[in-house]
Amino acid sequence: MSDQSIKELVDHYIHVSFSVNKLAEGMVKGQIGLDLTNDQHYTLRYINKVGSCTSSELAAVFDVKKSAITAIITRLWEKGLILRTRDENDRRVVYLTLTEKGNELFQKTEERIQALVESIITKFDQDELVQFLKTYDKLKEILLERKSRVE
Amino acid sequence: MSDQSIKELVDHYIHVSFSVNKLAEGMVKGQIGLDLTNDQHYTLRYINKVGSCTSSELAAVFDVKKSAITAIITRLWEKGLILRTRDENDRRVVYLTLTEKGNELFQKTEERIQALVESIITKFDQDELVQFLKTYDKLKEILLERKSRVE
DNA sequence: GGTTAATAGTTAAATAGTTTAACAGTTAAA
DNA sequence: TTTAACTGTTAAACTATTTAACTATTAACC
Repeated sequence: MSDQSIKELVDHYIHVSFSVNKLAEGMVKGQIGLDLTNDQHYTLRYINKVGSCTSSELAAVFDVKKSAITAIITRLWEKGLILRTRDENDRRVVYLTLTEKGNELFQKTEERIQALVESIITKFDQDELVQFLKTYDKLKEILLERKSRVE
Repeated sequence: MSDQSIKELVDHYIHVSFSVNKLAEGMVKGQIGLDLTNDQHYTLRYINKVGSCTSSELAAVFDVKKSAITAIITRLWEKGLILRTRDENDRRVVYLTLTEKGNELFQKTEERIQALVESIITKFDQDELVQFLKTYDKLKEILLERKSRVE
């Protein structure tokens, strides 16, 4: 690969990932904007997926400080969407779970997002899509590996 | 494609794009965090690319309201990185350009980001990378088309 | 066992980014 | 020439973020 073509590929990647990000964020917001912010939705998504987690875990997954998570969680808690439960064995730890209301709201917004993403990705051949996700996964692994090496 | 496999692909896409986003944002921040925020860097990047643009144009590209752009531009202007020049023919319009200082700062951070992205994408075969970007471009076009249709 | 370390989470202050709504100045249209 | 549309800004309100200090709790070590 010549230096020239590498620079072009780098520029290309930076440009397209930026554009797709902005467009996707706007799209998600359009689906959930009335009840939740995007970050709040992603938080509910994660807790829904794992069932129960801690603030420290969320901070690691979202790559932000714990105090940022406290702020998001407090807002969701004020809306009655999240439960905070102290661990009786280690009283430093607080487990986060969805309330009934939180689960319902997540499922409702999730349906819309699933439908939206589905309407988009079904415009690709399955082969193309599978290959795309494979490379995307590989990229994720490389970034994860790099992060663990740097920090 | 069965419904089941579609749902799996949708979940897969949502998950991997979220993770890569968070990791990439953190990485970019690590490179530029001292002088600029990520959004400020992306703003300088865009102006550098097109040479000169307006707030309305930036608002469209970033998919936010014009007042959000005013805030970002004002911060960059206060740092002496951006010039605001009124159009003499249409005095509503303000052209945004980089100052010498803005250009220097962008080039400096850009070098680091280019090196970073290069170190990552050169871990892929050129063929795989080209195919990935091709699909990514297609995704961008689909999102753009959808956006123009919805709004 | 008692002191010291580390850990989990919160709080407070400061900053960035965002939206909505109202506005000024300017240009286009009727 | 009046009215409508457009460009950018301001102000208020809110969300998200970081840093630094703090509380409460648990683990480590001598």
